[in-house]
Amino acid sequence: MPAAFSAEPPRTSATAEEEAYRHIQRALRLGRYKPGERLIPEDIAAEIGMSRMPVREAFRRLASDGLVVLRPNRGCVVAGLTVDELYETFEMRSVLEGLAVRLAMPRIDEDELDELDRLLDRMERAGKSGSSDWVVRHQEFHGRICALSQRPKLIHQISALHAVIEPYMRIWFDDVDKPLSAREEHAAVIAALRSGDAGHAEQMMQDHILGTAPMLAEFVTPSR
Amino acid sequence: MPAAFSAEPPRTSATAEEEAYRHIQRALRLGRYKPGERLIPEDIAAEIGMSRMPVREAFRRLASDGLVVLRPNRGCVVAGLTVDELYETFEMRSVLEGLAVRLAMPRIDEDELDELDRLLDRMERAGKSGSSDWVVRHQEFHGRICALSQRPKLIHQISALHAVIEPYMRIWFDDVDKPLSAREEHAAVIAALRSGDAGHAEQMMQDHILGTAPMLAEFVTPSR
DNA sequence: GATTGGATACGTGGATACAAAAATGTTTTT
DNA sequence: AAAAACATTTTTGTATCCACGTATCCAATC
Repeated sequence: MPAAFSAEPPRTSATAEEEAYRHIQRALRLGRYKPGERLIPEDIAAEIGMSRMPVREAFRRLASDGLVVLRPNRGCVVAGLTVDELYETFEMRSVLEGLAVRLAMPRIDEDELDELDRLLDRMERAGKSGSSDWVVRHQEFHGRICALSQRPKLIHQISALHAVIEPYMRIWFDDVDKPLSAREEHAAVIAALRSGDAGHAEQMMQDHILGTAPMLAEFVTPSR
Repeated sequence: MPAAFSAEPPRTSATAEEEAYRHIQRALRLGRYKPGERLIPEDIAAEIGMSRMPVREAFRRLASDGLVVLRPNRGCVVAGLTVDELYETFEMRSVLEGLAVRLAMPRIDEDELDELDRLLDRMERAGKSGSSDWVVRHQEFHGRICALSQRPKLIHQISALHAVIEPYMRIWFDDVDKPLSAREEHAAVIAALRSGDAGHAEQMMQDHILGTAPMLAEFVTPSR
């Protein structure tokens, strides 16, 4: 999970399984493994310096998150998204983040709006230095709003959806010349928040998210 | 997952882990274990006739589903819901099932509406014979509508949320003298579907689900 | 030459064994 | 007598080992 979505329960001690989970998830988010590629437990275990067992258990959780597919006796492969699945993920994001915005509204004051403006600036500046920074800042922006909803499970779900689409966000951002429209889109969301109308803000967030999907859809490999 | 939500990929071969997962999930849904109760891997393993290992892996998935809590070196305990978490779960259900209804709308015809009427009748009849049947029929009703959305991941998520609240639905249904209002509630949803207005149907579904939460909230043990 | 059958090698799943950590009960000390 | 420290027991986490299922490769046959 990204720092932006800090919904995870505070882990007291780091077990090997936890380390494997974080390691693999991070690699997947960065697009180090391509969709369809097989993940060999032994290799990853050797990489982190542990046995296969904790890695296998990490696979289960990653499969629950939808990041890998686990077929009996056939190992673990990176879960690519079809175009349909990408749209579906954005549909779910739209209603869940819409809900988050609506619930966050009572807690949004002038200070918070200023902070969001600052995050928007950081996002734009990061956009000039590459996809990695921009994607992180972008999640930070969405994460900040979601956090205000004060709904741990909701935040967790949204975070999981972001993890699934992150690789595609990176590809998209690297390929297209840096989207300046992104600033306007997010500025519009802030404006809606400033209006104080929860229903309107929810609608704006939904529109923003659903509007992003078609841009990414082009970069989904039509394989599978 | 209940038969009503058949979003799971058809399992070809049944691994031990899969069997353990289904076994424990079923037990949790039926309320066989109380919230806070510890799940002993060895006991469950012996019960199904396998070693601790597959059970441990099943625990990981159940934790991802939010059905149990897994703390390092402290084992696996059944995840009870606080009142806040119960409301949060219903909030998420409301927007996700609302989305499902909206997306299902184009595929709802007269035959489908008749089928839903039939399911409503079965639900009411089942209500006279105990909570077990009613809860199953109730999920069947919601599952039927969700299935029409033809969104596998969405269906899966909704199904997971149902699994979390199922124990509370049973307690509520057993305690309160059988809620006749439930029929009217669901009939209203069907009526909204009949109207053909996707937005209206979505709103009705949201209202229906959010309206249910306060009734269950009374039966959440204030512990934790 | 293509397709099917079988043998072999590989990888996954599960069980047992071992190590580390936490919980419990007992003893000792203040 | 109460509290703290220690030892014991229980339980969890990890590693190694074995068996079975799957894939691959080669040969035989059509």
